[in-house]
Amino acid sequence: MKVTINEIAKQAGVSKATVSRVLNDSKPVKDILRKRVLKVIEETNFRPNALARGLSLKKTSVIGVIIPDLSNPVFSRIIAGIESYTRAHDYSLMITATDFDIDVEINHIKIFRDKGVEGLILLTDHVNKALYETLENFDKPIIMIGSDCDLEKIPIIKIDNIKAAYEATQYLINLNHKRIAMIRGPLTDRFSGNLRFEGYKKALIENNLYDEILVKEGKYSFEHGYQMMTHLLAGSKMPTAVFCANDVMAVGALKCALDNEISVPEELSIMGFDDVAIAKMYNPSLSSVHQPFEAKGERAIVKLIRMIEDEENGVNSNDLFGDEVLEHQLVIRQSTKRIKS
Amino acid sequence: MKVTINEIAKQAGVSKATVSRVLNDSKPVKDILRKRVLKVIEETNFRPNALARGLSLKKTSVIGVIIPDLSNPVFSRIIAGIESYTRAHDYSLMITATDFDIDVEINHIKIFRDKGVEGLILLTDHVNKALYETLENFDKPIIMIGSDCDLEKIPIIKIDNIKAAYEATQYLINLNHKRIAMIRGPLTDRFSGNLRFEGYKKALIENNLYDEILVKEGKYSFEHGYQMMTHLLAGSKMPTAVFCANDVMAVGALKCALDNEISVPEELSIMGFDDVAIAKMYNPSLSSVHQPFEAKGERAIVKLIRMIEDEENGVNSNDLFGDEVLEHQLVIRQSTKRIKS
DNA sequence: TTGAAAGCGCTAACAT
DNA sequence: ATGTTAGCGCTTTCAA
Repeated sequence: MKVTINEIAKQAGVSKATVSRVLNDSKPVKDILRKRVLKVIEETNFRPNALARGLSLKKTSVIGVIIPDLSNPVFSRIIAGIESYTRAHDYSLMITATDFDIDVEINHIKIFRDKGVEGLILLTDHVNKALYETLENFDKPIIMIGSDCDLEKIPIIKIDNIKAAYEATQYLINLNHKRIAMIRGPLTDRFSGNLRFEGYKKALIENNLYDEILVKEGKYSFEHGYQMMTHLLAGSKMPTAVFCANDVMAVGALKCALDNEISVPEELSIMGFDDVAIAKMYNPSLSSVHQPFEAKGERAIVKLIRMIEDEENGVNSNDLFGDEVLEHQLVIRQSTKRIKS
Repeated sequence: MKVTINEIAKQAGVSKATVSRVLNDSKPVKDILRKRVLKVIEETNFRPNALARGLSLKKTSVIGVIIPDLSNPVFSRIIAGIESYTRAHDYSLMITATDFDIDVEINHIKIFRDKGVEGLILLTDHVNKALYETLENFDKPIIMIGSDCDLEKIPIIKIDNIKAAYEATQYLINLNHKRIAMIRGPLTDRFSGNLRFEGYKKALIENNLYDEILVKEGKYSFEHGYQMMTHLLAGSKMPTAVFCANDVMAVGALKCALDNEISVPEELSIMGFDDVAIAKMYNPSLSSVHQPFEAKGERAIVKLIRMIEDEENGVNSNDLFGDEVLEHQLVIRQSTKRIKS
């Protein structure tokens, strides 16, 4: 059977209170006793039961993360950013994926609370009333990454998608492109999906170049990118540049162009978004908008842990509230090119 | 303050035992009382504290996963496979990454046990004595994915790396290639790294084609693939085909070849391993060895949960021990081609 | 400086 | 069918 603090106490000939004290350095303990206790602990390989400790202390050192999809690097890299900092600070991570199902999300937020997580990091593509309420009733710190939520108490970590898309589009305009298509994300993606489109549209409208016919919508996949590019090629207006809402779509579009013997970037410029690994590896390598995935995760967890510890210490962490906007960056590679005006 | 079972009992005018009974359907409860209890629970949004429950029951419904790197799809897709099944079966996942650091691994296995995980899934690239001991002393079910460990009680989920590499190489041989290079993984990768090389070597030796000079070693990265391909190109013996230990390296090699105006597959065939997303997206698309990442995760968790529940029910699960070898599959795409003999 | 005892929130044996 | 009570393993008053 597992050895408990009682066993240690007995073997060391002290009370379990004393054992607890040496375990946590919470109160002075005479050196002789401490040594004795430590020795028994050593010998028995005793480690305190974290559940019991958590129950007593109301502190589990566990943080919950809710994320749409673990197999997508766009998310898993954020988790990686969260994880390394978490680990370094002696917390553990409980992770659940949701497949973008908001009910799963709500359900697991509750489960996490039941299990005593001390804070929550939430990635979601949309917030409905039920989720809103769940979050409101969650009595521990929460941080959201990527998407918005009108709750004062929830800081958001994000990038400026509108600005980033605007800059990417402007960059294409500066390259003399006049017919700039966009393969945008699904309308159901209420955050990045819409914002990136908005930035694109804004830049084009400012330059009197916007044409709805050049906008295609699809899911964030290689296949959809490919397919939307097919539509674009079959359309009445052939673009000279295509801005895609993410890199995977962009690569789909690129492959489609190549398959149709359209050379990139000579005849067609293609720009992605995210700067995931494939962007620099592709041939031609893909111009994109770099966003700091790992940093997003790390900023979120840094903030969260501070909120947790501030709360423990009874200090207020008002300075932590409010959104945090991380920097994006245009990365120019081989897939985009200046054309003659 | 959080509402507890005592509060519910008081408000419903019953004992907390009764509340516990309706909560768990563990014993018959008169309908009137049950209704009353349920009503109070409903009104108060009461949810039982999982920590307390776990402490009493010795059951947390948490499973621990230890993995080298969360941002690498090769691993995160395995996790995704684990996660969805876990979630569907009302367990939660505690996940830690290790950056291949075996001390981190050992440390977190202990932490997981402290926190009451009921089982462990471990992905590691190598097992040393200390880890071996830690595993041996871990008194809950463990499954390993990918790598071996000579502990009877730990089932392994894997693919047959040797056979897969052998087949891939044999396929290239069948395409009339005589000078087949390999860009292999690091020597420190004692499992897949060595096994894939072994399969390659075996096929070549059987055909009297093996030449050490055509073997390069590198880390599993795009950059290393690129660099090793450079070495190959500068070498005294130009290969007509290159087998790479993973897709990312293969893409590095491919890009290198392309950058050097060597056309693939016309002048050079390239074959990867893993069949990650990039393989089908690349241009030319990459022939590879498909391995079922998600299935690996799922098989592991299915087995683990059965072990956990068998143990709970006191039934023995001997039939679960022993390794499980999942099927790989050659996927032929554009990057490999038959040449004249 | 130490120990005894209460309590964290729950379950389960035991008693009725 | 229900309530009482004793744990689960720990921390922390409270007394000594």
